[in-house]
Amino acid sequence: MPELPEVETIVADLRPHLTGRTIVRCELLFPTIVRHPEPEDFIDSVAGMRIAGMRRRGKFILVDLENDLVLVVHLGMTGQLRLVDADAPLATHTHAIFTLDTGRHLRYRDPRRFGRLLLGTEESLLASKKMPRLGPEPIDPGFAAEELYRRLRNRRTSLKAVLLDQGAIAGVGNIYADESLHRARLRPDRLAGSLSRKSVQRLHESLRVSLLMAIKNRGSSVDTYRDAWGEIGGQQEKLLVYGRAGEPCFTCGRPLAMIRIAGRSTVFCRRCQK
DNA sequence: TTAAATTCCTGTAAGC
DNA sequence: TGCTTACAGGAATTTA
Repeated sequence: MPELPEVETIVADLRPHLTGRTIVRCELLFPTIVRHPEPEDFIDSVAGMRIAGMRRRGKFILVDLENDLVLVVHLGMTGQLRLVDADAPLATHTHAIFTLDTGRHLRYRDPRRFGRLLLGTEESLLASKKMPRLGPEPIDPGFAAEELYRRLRNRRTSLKAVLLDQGAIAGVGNIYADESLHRARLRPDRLAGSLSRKSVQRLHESLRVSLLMAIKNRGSSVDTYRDAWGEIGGQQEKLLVYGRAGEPCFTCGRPLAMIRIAGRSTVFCRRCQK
C-alpha cells in the first residue's frame, strides 16, 4: 500500500510531466470518490486549470493549481494515479480521468475505494477538516530526534500506534512502521512514553534510513502498489520484517513473530527487538 | 482528551 | 473444481 516512499515516487515522477500543463476536462466515473466539493462543482472547478506544481505531504498528493486551489489525492490502500495515452485501455475501477492539454490522461483508479479526491485551498481544507493536520515529515532534514522524543514522551499507547498516527508523524504506515522498529531494535508494543532519549535517537535514524532507502528503490509493491507508469517498486525485495511472519529473522535466525496492534498485523523479532 | 474499536471496500487466498 | 470465509489496511467515525 502506498506510504510516504511510494507517494514520493509517484509525485517525483509526475511532477515534470504535469507542471505547466492544463487540465482540459475531468470525467468522474465513480463520483463519490470525490469528497469535496460536490462532484459537479469539482468537475467545473478543475476544468481549464493550469498545474503550477506538485508536492507530497505525508501520504497526500498535492497538485497545485491556479488561485491557490489544490487538487488533493489520497491513495488509501489500493489507489493508483497513472499518466497514460488517451487511447490506453480503461482499467477496471478507474474512477476519475483528467484530460491534459497534451491529450494524455491522468487517471485515478482504486479497487477498494479507500482513497479520495479533494479540491480547495489548502487553508480551507484544513479549516473544514476535510484534510487532517499532519505531524512533521520524518525525512525532513529539520526533523530532529528531540522533536520525535517530545512527540512520543507523553503518549500512553504503543510505539507502533504512535508511528501510525499521522498527526504525530506524517507518512508512516504499516510497512515502514514495522521496518523502522526492527531497525531500531525496539518492540512495537512497547509504551511510547517509556523510551529513553538514546532509544528515540535510534528510532529517529531508523525511520530516516527505512524511508530514504525505500524512496531510492521506488517503493514497495507488496499489495497492488504501482508507480505512475504502472511499474512495480523494488523495496519489497529488501524488507526486513514486513510480510515475513514465521520466516527467520535476518539477524538472529529466530522465526519472526506476528501480533495485532491498533488493528494492524505487526511483525517483529522477539529476540532482537526489546 | 486520549485511546481503542468499528466501519468502509474488494481482490486474494486459504479451507472445505 | 467451486464455493465460502477470512484477511489485508488508512483513516474517519464512534464508543469507552
